Amino acid sequence: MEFPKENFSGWYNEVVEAAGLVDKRYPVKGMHVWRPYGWKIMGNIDSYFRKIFTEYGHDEVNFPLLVPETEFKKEAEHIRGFEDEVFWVTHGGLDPLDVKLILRPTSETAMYPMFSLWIRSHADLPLKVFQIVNIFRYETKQTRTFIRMREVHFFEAHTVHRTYDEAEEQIQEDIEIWKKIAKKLALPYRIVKKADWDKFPGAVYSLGVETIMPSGRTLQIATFHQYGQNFSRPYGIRYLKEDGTHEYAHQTTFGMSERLLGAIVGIHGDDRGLILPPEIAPIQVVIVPIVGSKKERVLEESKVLYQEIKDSGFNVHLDDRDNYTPGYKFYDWELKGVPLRLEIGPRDLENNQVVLVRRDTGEKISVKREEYLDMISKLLEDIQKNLLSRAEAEMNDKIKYMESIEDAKSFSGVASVNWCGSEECGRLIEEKTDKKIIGSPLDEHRPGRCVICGKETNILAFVAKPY
RNA sequence: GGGGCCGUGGGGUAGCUUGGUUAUCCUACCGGCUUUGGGAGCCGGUGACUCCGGUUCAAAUCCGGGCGGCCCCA
Repeated sequence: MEFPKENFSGWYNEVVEAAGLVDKRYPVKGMHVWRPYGWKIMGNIDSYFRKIFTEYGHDEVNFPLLVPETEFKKEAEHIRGFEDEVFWVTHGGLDPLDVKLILRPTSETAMYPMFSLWIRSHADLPLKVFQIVNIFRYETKQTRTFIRMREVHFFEAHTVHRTYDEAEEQIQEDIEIWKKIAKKLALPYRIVKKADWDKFPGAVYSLGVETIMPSGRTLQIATFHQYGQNFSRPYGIRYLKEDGTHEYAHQTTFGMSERLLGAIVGIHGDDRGLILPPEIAPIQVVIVPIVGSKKERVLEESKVLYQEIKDSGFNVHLDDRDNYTPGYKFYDWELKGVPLRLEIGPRDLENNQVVLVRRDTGEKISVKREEYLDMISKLLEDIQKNLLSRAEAEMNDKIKYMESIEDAKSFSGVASVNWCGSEECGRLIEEKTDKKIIGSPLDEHRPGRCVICGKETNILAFVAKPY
């Protein structure tokens, strides 16, 4: 690594390529190539999504990438929110299309015409589906790997309910699901309610899951939206109630993206490269044989270890490349963020032991052969917990309650200030701090006076520079 | 939204002002021998001027545009 992590931009740009996650040289702005290692990590995250959402009663679906202009333009606010950032398909071959098509920037307008066909009666509800697809947005600002892309690897769950309250319950369930995901990815976060002018286009309200990158800028890594009947009306998603009358359904969505990987990279990595949470690491344990004078014996033993670790259910890799020295391999796997390294050499053979090295702390542990499998299991759990707890501590340090607009402006992290909740004061907060209100924390309140108008309030606003 | 810097082997640089067979280093890659407990050594080799247009006898170099990357400000 050429850049230290203090130079976060340089470090981040370097590590995503050096660790083998992506190749940014693809010649279209905001689009990169996922390389095998990066795609495996993303795949592990996706696999967990499939597992947990299925457990919560969602079914996986897959909708087309293209949406006709006529469907796209049914919900007024939604159009206004997205029309300046969609890619258009205007031609088939050389012929102009009668009905132009968009590349989905999100899938409401692709799904909801179909939902209106699928849903007839209350017995069809709730409908809970999700898909993992790529979406496209014509970003004009500078793009950044995983964080702001024109093609985005995207997860979206869509639900349809009979009543607003049932939709509200769904959002509570979404939060419950998110908490498990956050633990799996070892990501610290705060859930905020987005300001009214900042909600998803077409939503009644939006909740954002925010984390903080080492630069002090916030990153929105998941969203929950309450749509109420805002989409069901224009798309005609109605159901027949028990009493024989029709009613428009209430809907929600839960969205996440490759930004999660960006957060993992940024939050856990260090000067040596990535550090992956064991729960999603494609390789949890890498065996580096140090062959020395006993090449045959060491390699033979390495293979035995490999099989034992694999049989214990861990993702293990044996690095038996003989054109690289052990030192080279150490650096290489550290760069790739493998949580645990197992070294075995002549000395270990003699002492009937192996050496385990933690990626998160660098600690080296010699352990007897009889105990090493248990130790691997324990260390991986420790690393998972340690990554989360130290990231949480860092995040807490970056959020500070402030009583004045000036303090909020000069603070490099997230300033938490009292806000009366009015749009007028909110806009002024943003103007005077040169930052954004990323939202009001759901579970945090504090009595005080609005930093603009002085009105008493217990509402807080998180003020920060978002990505 | 505004401003700036930049694009040369896989990676990093020099060459550009003043047009004339490009070059260099670490690194990467290929072959060979020796190596292996924190980025191995030696020898030999492969490999590039972002694209389009213009000016010119001649363009990496000058001019225009596109595409792409990065930084700063709002």
